Amino acid sequence: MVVEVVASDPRKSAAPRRRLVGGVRPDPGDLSLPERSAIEEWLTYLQTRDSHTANVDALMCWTLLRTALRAEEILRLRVSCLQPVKKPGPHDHDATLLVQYGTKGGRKPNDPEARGKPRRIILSLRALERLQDYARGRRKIALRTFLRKNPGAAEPRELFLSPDTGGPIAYRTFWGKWKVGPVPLPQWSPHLGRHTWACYTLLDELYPMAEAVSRGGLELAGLVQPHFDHVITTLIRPQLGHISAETTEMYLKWVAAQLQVSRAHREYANWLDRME
DNA sequence: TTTGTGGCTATGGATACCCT
DNA sequence: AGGGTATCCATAGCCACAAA
Repeated sequence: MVVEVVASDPRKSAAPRRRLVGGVRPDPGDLSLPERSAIEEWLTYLQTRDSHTANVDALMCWTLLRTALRAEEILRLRVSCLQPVKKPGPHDHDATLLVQYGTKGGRKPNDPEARGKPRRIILSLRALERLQDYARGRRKIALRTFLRKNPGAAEPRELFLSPDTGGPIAYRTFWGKWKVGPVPLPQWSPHLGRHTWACYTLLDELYPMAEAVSRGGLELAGLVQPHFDHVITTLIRPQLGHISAETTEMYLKWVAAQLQVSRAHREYANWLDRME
């Protein structure tokens, strides 16, 4: 039987209501995140798009997914932030960067620099090099455009500059760029990008342990939970700046569901293997 | 010249989130 | 708990540029 559920989203009462056929509206407390393949497809589209801004657009979106910075923090990121604070991160191929512009907390109202609570984030050296390449290459070209259009003005310090104006990019504009092409989810937003980083990072950290537990036929939750908490406090929370208990709960639900799915899948495969 | 398109700004309201 | 800030969504309109 096909049940037609017309779910109204309270956030947009006047907008056309979404129709979910044969499904149930997901619990708002549940995260729905895109498959890795959907993200790849979208990023590839952004990179290969025929537009003179495609390069920077794609790099900004990629950087957000790679660093879990907030949209505002991406836009305010400065060239001067690309100097690693100290070499060794958790792995020695990681760099530590200090972000402090556009960050939440400790802001002075109407501060044009939007300087907030500073924090250190971890980034692979490979990713850092990619940003430095941009700073040395296309950004220089954008900077020339800026100086031509604004003679005598102070140079923008932001890392990402618009190839058109040569100046920093507005939040609204970035939002528009994010929603371009085959978005991985209809509700795809920069903030969901942050959640995506957090959950996939958790999943990658927990998967090996979940496998071992599963092989030993032990109870999953009891053993994985402490490791989950550990990864949250040492890796996820510092990188994101702050996450509430509610959000942590949301991540736990998503990760647990993913681990269950992969285990079920594995068991199904084993079962078929034994059938011959 | 008109028309279309992409990039961008300004505005505003609702909501989520963070800090004290 | 309340105030401030950021996010999300929508709309109107400007500008530069290029195709018709």
